[in-house]
Amino acid sequence: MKRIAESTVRRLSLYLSFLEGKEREGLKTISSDELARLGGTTSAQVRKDLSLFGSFGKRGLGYSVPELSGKLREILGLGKEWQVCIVGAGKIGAALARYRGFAERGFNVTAVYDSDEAKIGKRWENLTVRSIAELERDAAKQHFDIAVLATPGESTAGVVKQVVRAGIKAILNFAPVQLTVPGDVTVRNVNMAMELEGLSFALSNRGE
Amino acid sequence: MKRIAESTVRRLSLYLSFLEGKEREGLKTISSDELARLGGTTSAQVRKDLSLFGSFGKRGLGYSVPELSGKLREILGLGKEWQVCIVGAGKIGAALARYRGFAERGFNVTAVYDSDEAKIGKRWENLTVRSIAELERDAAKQHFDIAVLATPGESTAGVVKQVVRAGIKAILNFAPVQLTVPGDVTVRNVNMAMELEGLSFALSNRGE
DNA sequence: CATAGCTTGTGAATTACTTCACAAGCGCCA
DNA sequence: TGGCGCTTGTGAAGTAATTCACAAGCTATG
Repeated sequence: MKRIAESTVRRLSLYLSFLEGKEREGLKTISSDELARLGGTTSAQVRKDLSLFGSFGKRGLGYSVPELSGKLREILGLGKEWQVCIVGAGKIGAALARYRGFAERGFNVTAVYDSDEAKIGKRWENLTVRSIAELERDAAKQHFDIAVLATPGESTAGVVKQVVRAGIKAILNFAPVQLTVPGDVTVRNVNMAMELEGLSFALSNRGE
Repeated sequence: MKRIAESTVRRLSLYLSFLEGKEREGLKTISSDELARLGGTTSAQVRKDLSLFGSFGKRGLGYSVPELSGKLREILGLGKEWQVCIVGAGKIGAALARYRGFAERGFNVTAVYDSDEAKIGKRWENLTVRSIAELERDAAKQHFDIAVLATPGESTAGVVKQVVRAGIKAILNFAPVQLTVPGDVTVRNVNMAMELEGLSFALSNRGE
């Protein structure tokens, strides 16, 4: 299969969320035009995105809502359950552990790690905090697909090394630093400072 | 000034964070190559990004760390203080209100709104929850630059209307829906479900 | 069953973004 | 001062993403 751009994947995600809404409303079919309107893009873009994976629509009619949402779930790999560990038992980590959205989408948070001796062994959001030093050993018996990094900037580089050594191939990074990882590890960054600065830039440069 | 791509602004943000690190280490100059290495991009990209705003480097030497970080702060509009309101006094809103990163960067959270009668008037994270119905009136006396939306999906569309009517031109959206806003309003989305699905896609399609 | 009205799927055209490649400039040293 | 090594700034080239535009196909209707 040819390389799919990250922007395409983001849009697929978006289309899926609209489709799920429409599915709940009981809508049977939807056109690329309507999907585009909901997603703030163009109908050609929608059709191009979908055409990368097959042809799911009917000419003259549009797309079957349940069929297309099923296909998208399949494309996005949402059929299976993913095993997730959170690294960093601080505030952000805690907020994430409480976040219901993980489980709803089949992402099971099954362990928390931290490097702070004072926290290790403590009960925390239904889990027991483990030492990051044990991650590699643990991962041999208990598989992790995704590591969610909620560590302070300074300690993140070291943590990433351990996550990679544990064989984890996907990282959701909340630390405000850029990660260096081998090519077969996928990283997504969530960086609030960056988003705020983007807004600040937009406000400062309007109409120029 | 010509239109600046969002990807460029994100990188500027990233460069700034590296520069601040280097500044703390006391480094005096840095090359585009080093900046590129830190940011996972190329030196040509770094130079091109910066050249959109002026020429800040010295040939043969590189960039002065304090000078460039100052310029970037200026470009990104981080010189001033921005007034921020949070809309949605739920879990995510609370986590955001507690987040120290806002204030550190000059983003002052000065009000919280919600539509839930039960919450209105309650003391909450050093602020008093106000009714969303009052946002427009409040905004006339107390200026807000940025609205942070942490509302449930269903009620978000209505809230956006009120935010726009209140004259707010920048929105940081945590609700898992796409916002419809006039062209002069800038929106940045933070959508965890989308990030997780991106990782799920990557894990499902490795090596194809 | 023929026609009218829609909507898809997709090459081609366009636009946007990134990388190349090199002249020009700076600092250091003999 | 002149030459060398290094690094910027930037047109030109190349690559990637988006939009255009239209033939092809489906449904409904009389």
